[in-house]
Amino acid sequence: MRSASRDDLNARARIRDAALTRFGKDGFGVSVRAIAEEAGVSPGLVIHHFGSKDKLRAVCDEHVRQVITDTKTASVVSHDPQGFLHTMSRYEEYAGVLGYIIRSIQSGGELGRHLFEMMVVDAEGYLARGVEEGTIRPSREPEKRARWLAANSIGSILVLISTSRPDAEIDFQRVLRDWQREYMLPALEMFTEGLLTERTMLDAYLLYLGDPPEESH
Amino acid sequence: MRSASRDDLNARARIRDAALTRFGKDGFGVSVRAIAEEAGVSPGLVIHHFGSKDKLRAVCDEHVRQVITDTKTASVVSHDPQGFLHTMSRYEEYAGVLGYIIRSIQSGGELGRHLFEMMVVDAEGYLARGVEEGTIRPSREPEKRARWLAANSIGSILVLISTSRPDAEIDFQRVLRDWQREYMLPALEMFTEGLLTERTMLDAYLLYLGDPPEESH
DNA sequence: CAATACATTAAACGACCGTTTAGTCCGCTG
DNA sequence: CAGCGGACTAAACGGTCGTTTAATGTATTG
Repeated sequence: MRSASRDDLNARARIRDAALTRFGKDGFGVSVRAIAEEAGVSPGLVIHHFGSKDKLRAVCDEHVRQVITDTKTASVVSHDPQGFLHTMSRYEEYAGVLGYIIRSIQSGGELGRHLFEMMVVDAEGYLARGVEEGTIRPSREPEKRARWLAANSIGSILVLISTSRPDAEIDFQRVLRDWQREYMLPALEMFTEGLLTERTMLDAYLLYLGDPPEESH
Repeated sequence: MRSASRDDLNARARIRDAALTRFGKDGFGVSVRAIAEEAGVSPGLVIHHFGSKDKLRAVCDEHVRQVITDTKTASVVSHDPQGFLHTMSRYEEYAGVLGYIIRSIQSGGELGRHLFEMMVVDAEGYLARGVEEGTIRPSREPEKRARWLAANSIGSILVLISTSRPDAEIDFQRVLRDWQREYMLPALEMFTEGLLTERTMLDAYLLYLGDPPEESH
């Protein structure tokens, strides 16, 4: 029976981890053969253990979900406005998971959508707390603001990856460090000082929405 | 000699346009056979006219470059802070080009980098003009701010596409309309009113950079 | 020890890919 | 009209892909 669970897990888990890192580094188009090679096994064994490439990806998705809920890194917009994945990026051990997450969002899978929604509700909670405490300005549409901030954070990272040197080995930790070095200042500037000196555009848009600005004149 | 230029262009151009739309809709992994079918020709003819799939893509890249410089839609962050491609999205005829551009940025090709850099310098110019006119607040790092704004604009669109319903026929005009409907208000709010009520974070970061805030106390 | 179960592999299968080949058709030239 | 060149196609080639098959080794079980 399921005695030598060490061997069992070692085989399956090694393939799963190999899939995780290669999916993360090369995208989901990577071949089963490449994953097998990374794990040091034959391509056939990959299918034997997981049934198909799609099911292997599903197992990876579930594994990442689990890691995230376990480590509570769901608190992902975290307690500074510097981005979203930086919390996780501090821990070397999650480097592989990090790449997989970004690929998932980039490729528009089920997991990607799920993670994005998690980040949105997380950001929403964090922003609401800040508004209560008086450190963050209230918004007319708090949920949309949270969604916009999350989309901007992740999106700017995606662009940074896409526009960085060819493809050759993307180091996600380095990407996040670059993001911080490049964008931290303008982001903080924008968040504390704003961009526009006049409120004519906002007021005009609010009027357009049928929500006239400050009727109290 | 090169007499019947109408036939020549019709054949080649039909394949090029078919490639443009299919590359845009399905990504650059789409098969030569699918492109040939869309153009109503045989797969062999595609290679006959363009030499290889990669060269076909290069021709598409060049074509898009040309369209952009022709229509001056390089002015792409345009004269409101609502995004970047909205200018172009108004013209039905550029729908195909629009999808191709977004795919290019998403996939990190040469053209994508080039377009992003164009948007950055464009945004920089627009922001500088605004600062001169007094409508836009000055920045300590104008180039980085422009880059950050451009990355956020494009990036949030990429995320919107990735997290929208499965894949089934992405309508980029619709995506841009959705972007505006969803994010216009929080973006304008942020741009005119900021996010934070205190400047402690910014000041702390400036201090960290060795650029102490407001020495004039 | 014989039997069973399963991890594991090498090899092959069939599908699809980009591309090549060999040929047909057709309009132009001389 | 003969001949030539290029647009165009059907078919095939070689490669890679995900997956299947058949076989081997090995450890556990009765």
